[in-house]
Amino acid sequence: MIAQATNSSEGLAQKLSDSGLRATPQRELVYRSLLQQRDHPTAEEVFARVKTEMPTISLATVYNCLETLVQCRLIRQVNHERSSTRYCPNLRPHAHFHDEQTGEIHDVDLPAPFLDQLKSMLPTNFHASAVEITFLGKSEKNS
Amino acid sequence: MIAQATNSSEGLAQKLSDSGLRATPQRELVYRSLLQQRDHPTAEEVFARVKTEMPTISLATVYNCLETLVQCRLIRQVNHERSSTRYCPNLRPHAHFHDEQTGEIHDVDLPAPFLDQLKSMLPTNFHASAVEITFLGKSEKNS
DNA sequence: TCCAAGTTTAGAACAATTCCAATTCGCATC
DNA sequence: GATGCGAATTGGAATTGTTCTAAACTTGGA
Repeated sequence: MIAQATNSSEGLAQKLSDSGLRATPQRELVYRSLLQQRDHPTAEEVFARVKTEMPTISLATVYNCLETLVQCRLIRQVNHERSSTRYCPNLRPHAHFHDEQTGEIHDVDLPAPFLDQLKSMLPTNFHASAVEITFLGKSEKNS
Repeated sequence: MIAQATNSSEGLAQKLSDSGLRATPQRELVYRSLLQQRDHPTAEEVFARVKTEMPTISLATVYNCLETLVQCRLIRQVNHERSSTRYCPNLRPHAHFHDEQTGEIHDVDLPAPFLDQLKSMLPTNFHASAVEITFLGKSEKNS
């Protein structure tokens, strides 16, 4: 766990500087916040969370940091219909399950061969660089 | 062509009245416009198209009509990231291919067994009512 | 013919996000 | 350490796409 957190920070600084960007306290905090509570928060939710630790941070900065992290491929955006963009630090290939009752989003791992199969279904003149899969439905709480 | 248009209109009137709604000239026009040019237009684009035929129609009405048609399951919404919602009269199960260069959206038919296979990949406590699949990439113009 | 409910309309309001211009920060160099 | 410069942050204004509102209009049925 500690090792992982350390790796995360190093990974952050590394990936940022790869893009010629700085590892600022704000960027580190926003990133740590996402890793800590992996529940696909909106920018406003991230803002509320990080403000407890850094009360002077602004919403604009949270938007900036999130965009930067997305561009460095440290996190991903998750959109559904036209509601607020949510953010996800899970970089493995996975789908999202939207619980229509609770509004919660759950990650669903998908086997890589399956994704290849999916891409192979495209007509030959289409070349997909990415596939997004979203399930809608309800999930039972289980013990 | 004429027969098809007639069927469409009848289908429209029928499905609307099933929901206790009226087949107004505005709703018919918006629906016909979508069937005529099946290129996933935004509400603004639909507005521009129908205005040539009914100059007094308002943007709010176009939004209302589109929402009504979605609720009656005569058309579907297509969202991508946070850009404007687009509308699609194709009711068959299909995926969408977003061409990242042109911004165009293409329908991609998917075999039904495949969609079942996809749903069966979910953990047992998830029950999906729908799946959305979106490809991102580029498509070659072919002769 | 008249009424009530459904529908349309223009414009105001709204929410999420981006833009802007003015500080502030942090590293490199002296 | 001081200094300078580009990068980053900030608060507030602006923008975008959409929804809301209240008034006027339309329609089918008593």
